[in-house]
Amino acid sequence: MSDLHPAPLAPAGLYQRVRQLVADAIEIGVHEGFFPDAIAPSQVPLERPRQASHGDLATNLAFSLAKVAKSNPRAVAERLIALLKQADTHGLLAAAELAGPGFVNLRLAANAWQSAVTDVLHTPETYGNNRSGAGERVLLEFVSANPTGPLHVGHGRGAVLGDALARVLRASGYAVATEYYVNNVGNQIGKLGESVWHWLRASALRQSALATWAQGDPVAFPAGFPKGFPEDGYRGGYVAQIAETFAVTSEYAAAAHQARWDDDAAWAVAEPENAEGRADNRRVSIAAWQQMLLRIKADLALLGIGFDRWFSERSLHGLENQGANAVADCAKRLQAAKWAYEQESVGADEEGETLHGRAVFFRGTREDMPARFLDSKDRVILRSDGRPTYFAADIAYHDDKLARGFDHLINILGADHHGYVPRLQGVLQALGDLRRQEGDPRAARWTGDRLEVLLVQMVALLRDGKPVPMGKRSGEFVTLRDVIEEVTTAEPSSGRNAVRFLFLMRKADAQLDFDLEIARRTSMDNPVYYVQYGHARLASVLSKAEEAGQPWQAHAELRSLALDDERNLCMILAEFPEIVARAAKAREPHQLAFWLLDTCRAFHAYYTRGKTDARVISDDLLLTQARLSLVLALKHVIHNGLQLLGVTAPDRMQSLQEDAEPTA
RNA sequence: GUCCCCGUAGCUCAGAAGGAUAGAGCGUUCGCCUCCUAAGCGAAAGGCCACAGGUUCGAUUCCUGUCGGGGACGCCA
Repeated sequence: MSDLHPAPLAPAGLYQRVRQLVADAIEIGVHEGFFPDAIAPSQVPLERPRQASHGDLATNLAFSLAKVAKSNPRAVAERLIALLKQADTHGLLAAAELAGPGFVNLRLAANAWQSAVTDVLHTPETYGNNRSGAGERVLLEFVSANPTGPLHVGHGRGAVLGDALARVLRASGYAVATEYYVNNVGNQIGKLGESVWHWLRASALRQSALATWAQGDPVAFPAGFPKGFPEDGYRGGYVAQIAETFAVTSEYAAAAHQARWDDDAAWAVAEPENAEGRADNRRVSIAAWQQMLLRIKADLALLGIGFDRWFSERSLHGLENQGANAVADCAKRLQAAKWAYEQESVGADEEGETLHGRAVFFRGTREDMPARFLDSKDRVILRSDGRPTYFAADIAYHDDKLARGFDHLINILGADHHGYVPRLQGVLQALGDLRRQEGDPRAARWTGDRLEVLLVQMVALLRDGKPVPMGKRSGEFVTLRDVIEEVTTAEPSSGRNAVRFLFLMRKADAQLDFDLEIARRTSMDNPVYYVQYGHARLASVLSKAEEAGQPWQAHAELRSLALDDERNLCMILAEFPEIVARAAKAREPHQLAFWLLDTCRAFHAYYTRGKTDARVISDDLLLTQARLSLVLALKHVIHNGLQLLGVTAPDRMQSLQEDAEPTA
């Protein structure tokens, strides 16, 4: 999972065979002078017609070809049909028909559509994988929540999207690395340290507060705060919890003896490794965010999400392992390349006091900046007292990404950051130019488009259709862990499955309603159960066949598959790699979720209709084997699809009885 | 004020690169288990794809504007 290599490939599927045929036909047409240019198979548009009478597949290629061939679409389509028959040496097609204003409807030969089953069963684990990503090296950064508090629901949505996208991209032949940027530097980290420090010193109050809190909400703290606790400190109960874990070790207990938090000089003496005594670099602050990060990792693990790398912002500031200060360095390089400048300015320091002096600005408004990346004003990267802004570190971080040689960067951000997107792309534009000036040979065509940002909209939590009361910003005060735990039923993985699937039922830029009541329901209201049930039902048919003494056997004859339903299901199997590739290209794993629902619907319909006159298991041994092959192929495809979403595919639905009861 | 996203069935939402008669679930109405999981299936009803222009053989899809809803605009991170 952590390696950059794309997933292994399945051999070419049915769609690719048909595309090749069309491309071959065009090529014959080129030789005969009908068409000016050949066309790559991957460029052949293929779609499944909505109506069965329009065949198995259709192409609208004649419309685009009509222009270059200087003819009308119908004439081109007729020519194409003749060429297809000529090129079809393998007998893929049963018929090719002209339809409407220029569509070519293709009806596949029976052994052609049946071959979709063989395709799946030949490489069941990798079926669906495709090479549409062409090995592009992608860095996918997501979540990157500050380690100053627990993950909330909105973070969870970004996490699920990012993880599913990574899976879908890898299946499509992209080389993906996933990364979480840990903001472990700055005022907020100092505030976290200060908050913990206050709790650390007030042990009696802490003990009683924690006892009160034990029954309550970990985010909203019910009891009083220690004397001197900062107005803008972190007020959640988890802060007192962290202090409690530190209180037992002498190292952090020692911090409690410091008289004043704002006496930097005294801290510098007490902790010599932090020569400036800065608040975010004190031992208690560092231990605090590290503790918080452990909790974040544990929360993500509940969803089965991990990262290839946890990128530390401290490392950029040269605060780890005597490393270089990349932030300062990057600011200098930008100034040298005229992408930043120093200017007199007025600002505010940490306490909000007015600050005069010369600050360094990033020139996001430079005249050669393309309009789509142009910022409305230049932004400060180094404050007049020399402290870098968050923006400065982000610039250095993205320069580091470029230095590591990724072809493409994808960041998943909360939609509230959308104003930040052009600015960041402007940074990439500038960094590309900077690296060209520095003679980096890879930088020849690096522009702001190298960075792609996916914005994730808010999650609105509902309970039985009614909004869950929350703070001013929805989602912010309900933790991800709370939601997962509330939604978990008797089956341990049910919380993870429900959260993941339901979060992937909407595209990222649409607001999502998440109903806690529905998420733990075991009915059709809950799509994750519908799809899992489809998989379990397929598994059940296979085990029933074994019990009946007719276990599935490899290399079964498929000729007896003849029903319209069976033809449709085979075409669905063939479509799967297309859907994976499409979801990857569009960065929309939700397409896969909808496709799985449609696929299960088609299977349930087949199954139910078959109950009377087309059962899978029958006295006809040949037919039984053919249908079992189809069933097994469907099971693999649903399994693979669920796996790409990070949802488990059970062979049997657990705790059917308990969960079927309405919850009180 | 500037900018971004969204307006599709009563509700919640799909509709890739413009294509054929507009799709699903929920809800409503009516049906389907002697038999592989009824946690299922079938059918009916339900639509000026917000509105007005434009681009072309063709627009729910692309462009412009109007109206309506949501959001962002710090020497914060």
